[in-house]
This record gives sequence, C-alpha cells and structure tokens, in this order.
Amino acid sequence: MAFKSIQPARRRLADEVYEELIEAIIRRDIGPDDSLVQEKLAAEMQISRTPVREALMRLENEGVLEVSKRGSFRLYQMGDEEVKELYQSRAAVEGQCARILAVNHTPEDIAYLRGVVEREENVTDHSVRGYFEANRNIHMSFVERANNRFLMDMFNMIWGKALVFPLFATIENVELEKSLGDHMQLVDVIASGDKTEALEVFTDHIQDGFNLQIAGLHAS
Amino acid sequence: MAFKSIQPARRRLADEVYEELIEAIIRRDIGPDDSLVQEKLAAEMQISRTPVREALMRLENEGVLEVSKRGSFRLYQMGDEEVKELYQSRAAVEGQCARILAVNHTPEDIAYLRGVVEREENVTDHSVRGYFEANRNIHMSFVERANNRFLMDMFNMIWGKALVFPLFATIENVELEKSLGDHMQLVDVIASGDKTEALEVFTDHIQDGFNLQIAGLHAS
DNA sequence: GTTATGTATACTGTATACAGTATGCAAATA
DNA sequence: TATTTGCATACTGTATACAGTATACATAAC
Repeated sequence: MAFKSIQPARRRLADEVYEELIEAIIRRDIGPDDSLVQEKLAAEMQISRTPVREALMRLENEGVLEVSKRGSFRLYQMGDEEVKELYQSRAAVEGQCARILAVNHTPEDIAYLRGVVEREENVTDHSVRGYFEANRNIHMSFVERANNRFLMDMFNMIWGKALVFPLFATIENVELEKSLGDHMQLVDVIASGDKTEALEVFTDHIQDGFNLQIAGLHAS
Repeated sequence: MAFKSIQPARRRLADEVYEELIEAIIRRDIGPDDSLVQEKLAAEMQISRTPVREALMRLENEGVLEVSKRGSFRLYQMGDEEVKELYQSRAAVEGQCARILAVNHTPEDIAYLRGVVEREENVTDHSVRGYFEANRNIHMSFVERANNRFLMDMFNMIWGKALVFPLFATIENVELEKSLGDHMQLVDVIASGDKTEALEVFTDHIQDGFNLQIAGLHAS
C-alpha cells in the first residue's frame, strides 16, 4: 500500500499561512511599505497568533522578510550588490547541476529536458508571472534531473527570494520573450558531455539574465 | 555612536535552545536513538515549550532533525547517496567561490588566506573536533573572501548538516592530518588567476575529502 | 496464527493571557 | 533651539491550557 506516502507530512496551519503570505507577495498585495503584524494577520485570517508567528519567522529565516523598527516584519529590500550576489549563487547551483548532467545523463534526460524547454518556451500566458513561471520551470527541470536534494533546496531558496524583489521578473515582456528563447542551447551543451563547457554556457546564460535584470531595474 | 551595532539583534530564548541542542549533538550527548520531546526538553531547561518548539522546528527545517513516528524529533540519518549529494553541493558553493576569487582578488586576500591556512594547519588541538574546526575555518575563509552572503549561507547550511552524521569528522586522526596538509595549493590556484583551473582544483580537493569520508564510514 | 477492533498513551498544534521592551512623541529643561 | 525625560503605544516573547491525532498494545474475532 502506497497511499500513506501521498500524504507526506502533517499539514499545519502555519504552512497555510506561509503559502498565503507568499501568494500575497507575488500578487503585490503586500508591498515594501506594509508592515506585517502578527496580531493583525491573525485577526484577518481568524486564527491565533502562534501559526502566524511561525510562518513569519520562517520567511524571515529565508531572507524574504526582515524585522522592521517596531519589531514587526516587512519585505526585505535588496540592493544592486545583493542582486549580483544572488545571481552568482544561482550560477554556483545551476552550474554544478550542468556539470553533473554533462558527465552523467541518459538519453531519457535529454529527451525530457528538450520536451520541457519546448513546452515552456511556447507558453501562452504572456504575463510577467507567466514568463517567470516558465523560466523557473525550465531551470528547475535541470536541477531536478541532476538529482541532488541539496542543490534543489538551494535552488528553491534562491528563487524564493526572487519573488520578493520582484526579481527575475521585472523586465519588460519583450525582453522576457527574447531571454526565454535561449534555453535549448543549455540542453545541447549538456548532451555534448563537456562539463567545463557546460558550466561556462550556464554561467553565461545566467549572467545574461543578470544584465537584463539590472537594465530592467534601472529603467523603472 | 556605534554602540548599538554591537548588540545586533534581539536575543531570543529559542536561539539559546537552538545552540544548546547543536552543542549537545556535537558532544554526542544526543544520539541517533534519542527522541527529542518538546515537553521533556522544556522541563530540563526550565522553560516553556514554545521556544523549544521553535528551535526544534528550525533544526528540522535545516535538515538536522526529522520527525519520528510518534511525532517527536530525532537526528536525521544520512545514507551514502545523500553524503555524495552533500559533497556535490559543497563543490558547487566552494567551487564558485574559487572562481570568483580567481578572477577578483587583491594581494591582501592572498596574504590573508595564506595566513589562515598556515595557522589552522598547525592547530595544536588533535581531537576529531579540533580537526573538524580547523578544516572548516580554512574552507570558510575562502567563502568569506568571496564576499557573497548567499554562498555563505549555503556554506553554513551544508556544514551544519555535517555536524549530524558525524560528517567530515569520522575519519581517523592520521588521515585527517594528511588531508589537512593540503590546503595551500588552494590558495596558489586562486593566486594564479585561472578560474577554470581553480574550480577543478577545489572540486578535486573536495572529492578527496569525500573519498576519505566514505572510507572512514565503511571502516567503522 | 492472523487480522480486525478498541483503548490508553504520547505527543503535537493552536489559542490565549500576560509580561516585557523598543519606539516615537510630547513636555520639560537648559 | 537643542537636549533630556517621561509616558503612551505597538509590538513581540514566553508560559500555559486545551484539544486533537497518530501510534502501540492488548483483546477479540475469524
């Protein structure tokens, strides 16, 4: 019987709150000037402070929130320098995945990745959110196939922070479209089996994303 | 006035508990068969369950603890496959730091790193714990100089998990001594300025550590 | 002997009350 | 005007009580 593994862990109220907060941040319901107060959130959600508190602290731990003057929480604001560092860490994680995959991939991996890129690059949702998701899905699929749970954790941490800024997603649609059409080369270089080249191609791709990002930020 | 920055953040009881638990794990006071129960720990420490609960959940989030059958917490047990993945993620983080430093370092960086390696490789504390700390200090100093807070976070996450197994530290002392005498080459390759070579040398160094680790585990 | 069923136990999750602390503002002093 | 002092306010951190849920074990049924 494998039913139990479908329900992996106990669902706590704090998880609910955590996800609702992230959703609210993505929807821009929560802005940089809002202060998140345990009591108010608890009242709004009709629950007690305890799970709210837990969710807020988790988000703080992940670097999404920070404590503001009065002790309450607010969105963490990233500066240009930090954005650079975040992209560097992306390159570390995804570059290593590329190296792993270059050395160690099956034909099925390549076919799967080609499928993902093809599907996601032709996404019909042309919103900023849509592009963000498509881009993330593509990059995530490489990490998935590298089959390393720690690299996957790190990937999620990084992209989680990206929600906040709003990073990886501020650029105008036209540029997003351009940057989204460039992923098949990533599969190709993995298929070539050259791990050093794979790392360079991935690093350059992510660097391009960074440049677009910075340009987009300074345009607005 | 710069007094305020000395006291960086509010100190919570949960932080205390968190650190005490980690200390206890390192001292092997908490073994793989112990089950950590909120109420019992709270009673022992003469505090309420709330901060204990918070600390336990943080450790679970970091992958140090896992929930056991009855709902309580216990040490997370890593398998060989996971150890391999952990080392791969180490290579991702520290390898990227090496690339950053190779391209972008000052003479002061090199001098500083040489100093650290020299000092730590001649550590007088010959206990397993002593070697572990020396090794970590050396590796941490590279990450510090790479000056990227996200890579630093990841480094701490990885080495935090290492406490548990007891990873990076199970090997017999004689082997530790051998592996500890090999760090100056890491500084040299950074000083050379070749980022591709730097990555390879760091990756190989970490791979060596992995091989020692696995050998040590299977010997015991 | 194996499978089902009930019950005790061992824990957690959530709500809530209370105490404490940092901030901001307003009044008082120099 | 500039600085100190005091007080109200806005929050959190911690303790505790209560309810709920999954496990384990014993007993019953087949």
